[in-house]
Order: sequence, then structure tokens, then C-alpha cells
Amino acid sequence: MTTPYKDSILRGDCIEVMKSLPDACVDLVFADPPYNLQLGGGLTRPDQSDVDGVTDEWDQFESFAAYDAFTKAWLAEARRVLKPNGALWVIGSYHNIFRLGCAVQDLGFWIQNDVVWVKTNPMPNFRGTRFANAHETLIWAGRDKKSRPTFNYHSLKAANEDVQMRSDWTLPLCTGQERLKTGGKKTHPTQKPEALLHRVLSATTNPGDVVLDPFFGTGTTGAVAKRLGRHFVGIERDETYAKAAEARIASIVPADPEDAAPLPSPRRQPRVGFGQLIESGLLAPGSKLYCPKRKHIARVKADGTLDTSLHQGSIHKVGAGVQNAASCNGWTFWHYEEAGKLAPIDSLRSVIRRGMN
Amino acid sequence: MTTPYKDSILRGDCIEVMKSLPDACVDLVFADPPYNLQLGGGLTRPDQSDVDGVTDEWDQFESFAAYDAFTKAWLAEARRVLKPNGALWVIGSYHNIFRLGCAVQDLGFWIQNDVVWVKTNPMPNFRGTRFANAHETLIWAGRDKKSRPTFNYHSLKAANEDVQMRSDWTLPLCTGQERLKTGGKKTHPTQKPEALLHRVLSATTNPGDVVLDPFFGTGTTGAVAKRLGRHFVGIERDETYAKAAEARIASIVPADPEDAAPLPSPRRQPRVGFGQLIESGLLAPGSKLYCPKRKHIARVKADGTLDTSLHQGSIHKVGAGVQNAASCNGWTFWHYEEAGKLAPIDSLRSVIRRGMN
DNA sequence: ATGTCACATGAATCCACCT
DNA sequence: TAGGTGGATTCATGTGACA
Repeated sequence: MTTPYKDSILRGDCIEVMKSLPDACVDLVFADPPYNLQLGGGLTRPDQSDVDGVTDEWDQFESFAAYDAFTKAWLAEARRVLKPNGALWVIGSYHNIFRLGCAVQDLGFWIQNDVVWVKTNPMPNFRGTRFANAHETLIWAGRDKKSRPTFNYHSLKAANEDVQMRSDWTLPLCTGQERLKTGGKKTHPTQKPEALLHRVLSATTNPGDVVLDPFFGTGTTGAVAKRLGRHFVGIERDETYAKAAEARIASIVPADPEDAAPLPSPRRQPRVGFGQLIESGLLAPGSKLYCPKRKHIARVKADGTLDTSLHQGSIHKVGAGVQNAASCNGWTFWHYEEAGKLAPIDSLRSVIRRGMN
Repeated sequence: MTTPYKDSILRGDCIEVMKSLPDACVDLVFADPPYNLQLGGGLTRPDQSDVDGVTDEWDQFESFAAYDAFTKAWLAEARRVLKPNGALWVIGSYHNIFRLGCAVQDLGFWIQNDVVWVKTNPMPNFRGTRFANAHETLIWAGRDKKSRPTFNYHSLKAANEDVQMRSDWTLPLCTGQERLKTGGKKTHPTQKPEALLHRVLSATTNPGDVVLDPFFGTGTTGAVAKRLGRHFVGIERDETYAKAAEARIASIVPADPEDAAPLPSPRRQPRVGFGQLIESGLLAPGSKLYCPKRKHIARVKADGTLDTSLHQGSIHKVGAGVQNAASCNGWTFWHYEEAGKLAPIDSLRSVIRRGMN
């Protein structure tokens, strides 16, 4: 399916603009919604300076109700334009993240993780009345419970000292050269660091995917998407921000497609059956396989099954059987002998796979 | 005002029991309510052993609506029994924290901070499908917008190497000797570490204050309160938990009020992965890395892995691969070129680390 | 006593594909 | 769509056996 408006910034209110997009046309939505909605949106009442407690609480309730209505409206549209296996990221602070998270769940999204962006250089709390607000929260959710969102597990692990990536990410704020300036002042009050979007997009999209950002601002999502070989659709109602984003993205040089591809996952490699090892002559019928400690021995049969005195069947079933386990990965459990040493039969599968290229 | 039931554990449903308490009688509420986990079938580790998930009856709810109704009911009572300047702490994970936070706001509490408990030793993700769930979230809120909750800013700062205490707390899980056992098995599936409560109570209560915990469990709140010279009121409906808590608290020796009990360790040095060099723009996708003698060349990929014609993966795996070695420290093996000279990528990691201080 | 290694375990919404 | 099967998948820490 082709996505309209690919790699461009649409002007207008994101709810209205999303309504003009077809169903199921984007792979990912990344959203950094405002939480300090001012009068312009017509969503909150004015902040009365001298009110009694009752009115104060009522006012607070009204504001929350209006914010919730706004949140549900844009999230519903975002969900509609997501593909079945699409996913959503939203980011917020304690002012709005609980309302966002609640709406995400109520609309049928299925949360995969919440992630905390721990800031290396947060703004201190000057008045000494609270803890320094040193983090923001992101929510990663599939379109629904059945969705299987993209997750480049092996890339993340390899990039993280071969240890799986955790839900806490320590990253600096957007400062210095990266921070867009207009006349010496910051162009946008809450510009997100590209490193944050880099991690989001390289973790949960593939090259060529389309990422929608309904609160595009100065276009960090678009800039990183372009650099990583992903497509973006931005929505922004403030022309100043949109113009700044366009200029910024125009200057981005995309990575070579070869460099943008995530590490291939074993789950997506071509399937090689155990029988192919015998067919190809890598293992002879009648040869013996051993568990790592040589405690269990099985005989290879010509039809691609294993045989012990007690168990017959696939390498997995027999491996589970001899261990009295519920399941077993026969490729790593069973070993063949060569020059007196044992090696997993998985290494023979690799030989077959190499021959398939 | 005297508080009834001080330093004791009340048996029963927390909503009913709280209704029997007078208005405005406690200084702090700490609550660790059921998380409504909604786990699927069984989960096994890669070594085939079973994961002991939380499948207790008390964590089961019909729907989000049922959970929300329960949440609002106990929070409303908690708010009623709080003094005007009293405060609330709740803890949860992404399964329930957004619903908790919403209810907290809707009922008129005023959030001071959200705090993330970053776990040093979380359970990994065993199937490689998500980020390791390595944190939980706490919300600290005043009874209402006008409340001025206790906050021991200066003692926190002094105990934190004279740096302002932040909203991210790095602490280990409750394991080892601290974990209560019954017949060799854990007494409670979700016992919280005392270090966490220590930080909560020393930060936001004064000696002599009364702390109510409506989900007392095995009484971590009571144990820490007693040690720190605070009073507690616990509510627990499971007699086994309540009994265990009573025995535990009886053995606690209160600290001498003069003693500044040591606060748990400061935050650990976060891991810096090779991926962060690319995320931060220190290395561009497609740039080349060399071994010291330029015999081997690898290309940097956007996902934080390396690629030669033969090997793909982490800097360490690829370094080992090209040398045909069992292992390799990629940080010192791989070099980048600058002004015609080679420098180890470890020097770029130092740049990242400097930015994190 | 000291070091090594095997083993256990923690609030977990934890698979993909084919028939 | 429900069920069956192939086969992919873990980090930090504490305890205890054993050399």
C-alpha cells in the first residue's frame, strides 16, 4: 500500500488532518503531545487566580476532562491509520502521562513497555520543594493485543554490549548545536533529542516503514526517520515550526540503505529442516548424536528423525523426551562428533544456510 | 490528634477498614495496590525452568472498569483520612500505574513528582520480545493543590553527596536474607525492598508521623517506619501475610533518633553501549572502523552493529570473528580515523561518559 | 580460609507458523 | 480458529557445594 503525503509535513490540526488519511497506512505513530494546552485550543478554562476550593477542584476536573477528550480523539485517529501490526509511542511527564496511558489502554492499544528516559542533565528544582524532575516516560504499545510490532531485539542487544536493552534509557537533553534557534532563542520549547528518536525508530521500525508524527514540532522524528531510511508523515499546525522542520530535514543526508538495515533475526532466517542435513550428506544415516555431556545418545535415521531406545521422533521431541522436559531446541541440544570433539548440529545448519546465499 | 490503632495491623478489606478511621488522622499514605497483571499462560526460561509469576487471586480483576472502581474507592478513603498537608505515595508498573495516576488526579490529589525505581537486577525478558522491564513507577502527591507536604530537602541532599535528589532511584530488588520465606518459599510474591521505603519515609515524613499502608502485605512499610521512629497503621486482609508482618516488625530495633541512618547507595554508572556513539552522532552510519594495523575494516551500521563481508554483530563479536578468536574487547580493538590517524573508539565512549556526569 | 562453579530466582501483560 | 509443532530465548545476584 502506498501512503499519501509520504515524507512531507501536513499543516493543520492533527485530528482533522488524520481524518483525511486512509485506514491502516502507517507502521508507527510517534507522538509528543502538548500538556499545557492554552486557551487557543479552546480546551481549557482560564486559570482563575482567586477561587475557592470547590471551584478550584471543579476547574481542575474540567481541564482534565477536556484534555482527556482531546487525547482520546487524536489517539483514536492514530489507531485507525495504523496497520494491524503497527505500534504507537507517546511521551510525556507526570502532568499528562497518566492520562495518556489510560486513554491508550481504554482505546484497545496493548502496552508493550513503558520506558523511562533518564536525563543526564536535567533542570534542577530550584525551590527545593521536590525531587529534581530528571526523567520523562514513554509508552510503547501495539495497535491491539494481537499485534506483533516490529522489535529489532538483536540489533539492540548487539549495540548494548551484548546485553538485552532495558526499559530505562539514559540520554542527555537536546542542547548545543542540535538545538534549533531562531534569533538566538530556542525555536521550540520541548525539542526532543535525536538520540531518543534514533533509539525508538531503530528499535521498532524497519527501513522503508512509514512513521506518523501528529505533533511534529521542529521535526526531530522526520530528521531521524530520513537519516535511518524510514519515511515520515508530519502534522503541524504552527507554520513557524513546520518551516523550521522542513529546512532541518532538507539538510539531512540519509544513511546508505545497507547501513540502515537491522541485524537479521534468527527467527526470520529461511527454515532448514533436520532432514536436509542427511539429504545433503552432512550427516550419514546411522551416525550418532550426543547431548553436551554425552549422557544421552541418539541414532540418526535416514528419514530425518532420531532414535534412542526410549524415544523416536524429531530432534526436538527426542531431546525433550530424554531430558523429561516440556520442550527442547534440538539444534543446540544435540551434538555430532568430529575429531573427538562435540559441536552442535546447529553449526551444520549454518553450513546449509550459507550454501543458500 | 491521636490516631487510633497506631502501630498495629488491622485485618480486613482496606476500603471497609479505612471507613472506620476518622478524618484527617494520618500524615502519609503509602500504597502498593494489586497491579492487575493479566498474565497469559506459563512462561519458561531459556533453561526450561518455570517462571514463578504473580497469579494470586487478589491480583485478578474483571476489567479495567472494575479495577478503576476499586482504585477510586480506596483512594477516596485514603484521601479522607489524610491531614490537610498529608501526602500519598503509590507504586505500580505499566499495567496499572496510568490508571492509578489518573484516579489520583481526578480525586483532587496534586502530584509532586513521579519517581522511577530503576532496578539493578530486574528479571530479564526471556523471549526477546520486549525491553527488559527494569523499573517501576511511584507517584508522590499532596492531598490537594494547596497541601504543603513534608519534604526533607536538605537531609536528602546531604545524604546524596550534596547533590539534589533526583526522580530516578537506582535500587536492587528485595532478595537474599531480607526476603521473607515460609517453608523455603517466598512468603509474599511482591515484597518491596526496605531501601525503597527508607527513602520514601525519610524524604517525606518526620519522626513521630503516622504512615498508613492499606496494602500492608508482609509489612515493609511498618518495619521501616518503626526503625525510623515513625508510626504505622497497616491494613491487610490475608492473615498469613499479617502474621508474618507482625513477627517481622516485632524484631525491628528502632534507630537511635540521633543516628542519621545511611541512605542507600547513589545511582550506578550506566552501561554505555556502542549504539550510543551512533545515536549521539559521534559516529555516522557507514563510517569505517579499523583494527590497529588496518588489516581489518568494518562498517558502522545505524543500529549500532558492525558489518564486514563475513561478520555481523556487536563490536566485540565482530572483533573476535575477524581475528578468529574466542573473544575480543571491541572498544580497544576497533579504531576510527581522524586527520589520518587512528584512535580507539573507547575514547569516544569517554566523551559519552563525560556528558553523563 | 579462599576461590570456583553450579544452581536458583525476581510484579512478566514474553513465539511463529502451518494445518 | 483452535491446536500442534518447530525451535528461539536470560541478567544480576545470592547461596551453597566442593576443591
